[in-house]
Amino acid sequence: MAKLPNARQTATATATSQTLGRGGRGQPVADETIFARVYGAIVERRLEPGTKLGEEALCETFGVSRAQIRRVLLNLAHAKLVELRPNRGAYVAQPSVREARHVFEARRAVEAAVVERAADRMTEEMFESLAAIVREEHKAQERSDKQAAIRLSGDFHLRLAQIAGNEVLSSFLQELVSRTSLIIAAYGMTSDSGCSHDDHWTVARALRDGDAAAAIAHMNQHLRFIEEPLNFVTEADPLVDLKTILGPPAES
Amino acid sequence: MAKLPNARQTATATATSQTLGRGGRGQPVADETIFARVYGAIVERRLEPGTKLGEEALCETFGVSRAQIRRVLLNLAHAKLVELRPNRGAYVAQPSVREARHVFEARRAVEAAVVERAADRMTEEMFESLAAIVREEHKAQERSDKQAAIRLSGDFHLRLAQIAGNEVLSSFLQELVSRTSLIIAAYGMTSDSGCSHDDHWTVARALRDGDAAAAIAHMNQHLRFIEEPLNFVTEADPLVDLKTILGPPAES
DNA sequence: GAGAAAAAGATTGTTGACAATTCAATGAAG
DNA sequence: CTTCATTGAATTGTCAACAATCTTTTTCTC
Repeated sequence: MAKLPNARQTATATATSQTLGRGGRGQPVADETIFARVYGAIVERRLEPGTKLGEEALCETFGVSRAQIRRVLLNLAHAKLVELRPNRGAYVAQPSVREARHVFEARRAVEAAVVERAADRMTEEMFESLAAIVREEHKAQERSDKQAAIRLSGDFHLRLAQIAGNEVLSSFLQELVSRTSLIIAAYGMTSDSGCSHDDHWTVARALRDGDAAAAIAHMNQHLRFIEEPLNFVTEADPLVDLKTILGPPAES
Repeated sequence: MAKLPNARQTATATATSQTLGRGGRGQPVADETIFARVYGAIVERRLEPGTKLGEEALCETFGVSRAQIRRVLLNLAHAKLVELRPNRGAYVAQPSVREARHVFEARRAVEAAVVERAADRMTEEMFESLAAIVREEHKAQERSDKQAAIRLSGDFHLRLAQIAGNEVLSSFLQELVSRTSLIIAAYGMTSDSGCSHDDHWTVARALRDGDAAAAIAHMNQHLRFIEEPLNFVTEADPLVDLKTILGPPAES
């Protein structure tokens, strides 16, 4: 576009390129593909909350037009992973403490409903698919592959929702799981990655044994164990412009 | 745009204009305004499921550009009130029976969580605001103002969520309430409008008395009373193209 | 030198024209 | 008369240039 891209542009473009990888130029890239790439990068915490997602940079990264990038950013904003500030661009969302608490509270409610329904429909086959995920998760943790561990941990919860057999609850949970990951990125200590696979085992076993009440209780505790260690005092840098807080520069 | 709009265009444009009203040309119309108008028209069942929402027609109706309409339609699709068929346009969604059942099941779970939390935080003042809505709803029903009754019934549930004080649960419930209205439009008999205000009174009273368990039970029954009379056998005209069901016209 | 106004640069938002796809009507063949 | 290909109109999807807005740098004054 610009014949001589200046320093800033190039910097931003390569920064996101490093995290997102380059998009194939050969065939047209679908919206879903771009969405998935950025979504994954945020959920796996390769993109820090507050990072600016410039349109031009994303265009170059994926080799597509601005219109397409714009649509994807709107979708990501719906998923609450990206914040759109009018005339200022798109940023990886920075959930507030209040928002984080609400997400966890809602998640406990939704997960409880999911577990209850999953208990009814659980078959040997389904349990096996769950167990496979937990085993993979364990392996990923052992080799310190944090990104795989995060992904598989999410997969566990989403598989549970799939077993529960309600697509609406599934979509709610998907939103909550990804937002949880963003919250951990914002408020988590660097050490803990979120879910421990042990908790997942405990829940899965209770479900296999048909003990719905125990499974719900374990899931609840699991979620509290994730929320508890978060550092909600630090309130990730506000980065809000003072104007919106203090109002316009006095006009009477 | 076209110098001589043909019969079809004008027909569609005026059809939606009658339901949506004309947009003010004087000042720029915000996305949210257009969204709210179409959203309201669908939720209040003035737009039938399956109705085509042509871009040109909407542009003329609200006096805005196609890009803006496109954005609003994307938002409505996220709210699951509009279905976007690639290269074919936007239609008021026609929820399947399966989807309808999932919505009701999810709604029972979310409403239970909402009521439980609302019970804890209920104050005299909050109860009064709830009661005011129920009274308004009653009046609307008495004067057979179906659209107002639908709106106020939704307001009751949404106010409950607001009292519960969790914005995430609120947004989930908002989606579920609007989708419920669409489901009733698709499968409801013409007679019943959905919520009876009596059920709302029962729930509100239990909450005022601090009896969370009773409130949840009443809410559950309320929702079942809405779901039960729906005619899930009729499966609102499929309108799916046979190609997607039968596969491409044989290719070996 | 500090602070404020002004200009330049860069980024987002919008518009209108063009391309691609779908849908309906017409006509030909079985 | 039905079925299938063809053609044309209408609608959606895409793109690139233009306008508006914000950010940064420069310049001017005190």
